Amino acid sequence: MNTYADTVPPVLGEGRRACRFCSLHEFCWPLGLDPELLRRVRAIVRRSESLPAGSIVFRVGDQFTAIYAVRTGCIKSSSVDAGGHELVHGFHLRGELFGFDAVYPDQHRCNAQVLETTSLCVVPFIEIDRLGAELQTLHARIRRVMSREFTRQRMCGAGYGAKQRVAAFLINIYTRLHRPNSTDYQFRLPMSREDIASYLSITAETLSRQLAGLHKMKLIRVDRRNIRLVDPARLGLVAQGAS
Amino acid sequence: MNTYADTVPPVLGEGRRACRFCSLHEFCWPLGLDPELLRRVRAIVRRSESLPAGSIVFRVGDQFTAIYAVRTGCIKSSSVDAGGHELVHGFHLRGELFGFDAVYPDQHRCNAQVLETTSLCVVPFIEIDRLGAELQTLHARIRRVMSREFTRQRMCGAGYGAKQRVAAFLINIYTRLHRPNSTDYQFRLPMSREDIASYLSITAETLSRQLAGLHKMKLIRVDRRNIRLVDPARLGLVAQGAS
DNA sequence: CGGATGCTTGAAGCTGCTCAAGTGAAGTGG
DNA sequence: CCACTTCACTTGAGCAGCTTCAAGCATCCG
Repeated sequence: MNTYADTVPPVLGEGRRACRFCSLHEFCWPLGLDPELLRRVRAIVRRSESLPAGSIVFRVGDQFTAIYAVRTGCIKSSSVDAGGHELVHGFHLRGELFGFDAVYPDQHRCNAQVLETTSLCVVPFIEIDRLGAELQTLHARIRRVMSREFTRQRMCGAGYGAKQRVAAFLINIYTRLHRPNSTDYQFRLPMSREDIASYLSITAETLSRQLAGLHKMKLIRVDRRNIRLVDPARLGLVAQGAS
Repeated sequence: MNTYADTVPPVLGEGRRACRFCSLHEFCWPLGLDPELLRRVRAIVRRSESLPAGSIVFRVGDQFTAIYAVRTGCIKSSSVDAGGHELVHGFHLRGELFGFDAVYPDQHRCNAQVLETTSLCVVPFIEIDRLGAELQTLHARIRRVMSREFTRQRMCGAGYGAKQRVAAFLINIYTRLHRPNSTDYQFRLPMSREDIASYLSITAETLSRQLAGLHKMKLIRVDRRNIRLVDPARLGLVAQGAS
């Protein structure tokens, strides 16, 4: 497996439909922006070919070169603790950004791995700094996304009790996976039970039991990685700590 | 209790010794920077009077106006969950920044409260945006601090087991409270047991027992809120999961 | 001094972890 | 096409650790 940043050529001019859901959408489509600037901005962002599951985007210690946006698929970011166990920091779904972890010490402090077949947009940070002042908008946008991630993090690991955390996780993933006004409560988890468990700081066994429990309560329907929220309202109550 | 942003006048020209430890130090003291720019930059940052314990800096829902740096003292950021229980998000010690949580939706999503008598620097975000291009450095600096906070968050709540988390917490606070080359392993916790417990997602009782346990293992010395790391090396091992 | 607050300690119960076996789907090779 | 393997997940039983509830102690402040 090669580190991604080395190998990917810029692939421009593909269909841009996926962009509608991207966190950088307002940036890439700054309606009514100076066309010349827009051209330069678009020239910066590279688009990856399709990355198969298991690919590594970057590893701990890799130098910071870019911020990434997920066009399709799912990325897992994780690190390995002193005992050799993997600690999952988070998952990045369609339209979300990742790679901030290296903004400060200029080196990545987690590994980013492809879970499902994934394609990315790559935003080289150095070139952005070079354009400098003209790209205030992008920087402001990135600040916002960082801020949002910031609060989101704390929400999942937080709640007391395994059931609460699992419920919160399912709702979290659902809202990030679906378009705003969808009434389709089915989705497929891109990640393994182990990964979810690590993320929630519980064991895979406990996770399995809690999923079964929520199933028996008729709040969700579980079939392997396919999930259906049967009663999202009550599931939300559980997520907020109602027994 | 008034919201802080309303009431505080700019207090300039105080002694700037505390600044040496500030996250924004490189920004406020950009050695060899254009004096004119430096003057304008300094004019932006306001310094608060002394805030007594219990003061509220901002509340959930308050509009985003500024980012804050702790000159002396300690700030707790927290929110209240659906069940009415306080959830502590983090603590901010001397030299650290807080208030990022509102960068995105333009409203604060947690409460910030003074734990010890505290004085702050206030960095009004709007004025910074106004100066715009000239302040790239500040924006870059703020990005970095956000990034660092980002990873730091995940570290404490992470480890398995209460003892591990408590040990990690003590080391964390110690390193943030002391100057780099200090050999003085004593410090005073600015926050209550309840707050620490909430932050670590354990109960205050468990925390108390774990502190007593670490004391009996002769790794630390506990006297009310005064802590002394007797064997920092072994404490570090515990923090990393060595039973 | 008396009350309040914040912290510690004790005993009982439950949640979640560990270890171990079992299931079922997908892929492999004959 | 069917045994065989593998991998991911589920399920069960016993145990440890954390929580809960309750009482006991210091320290601070009037």
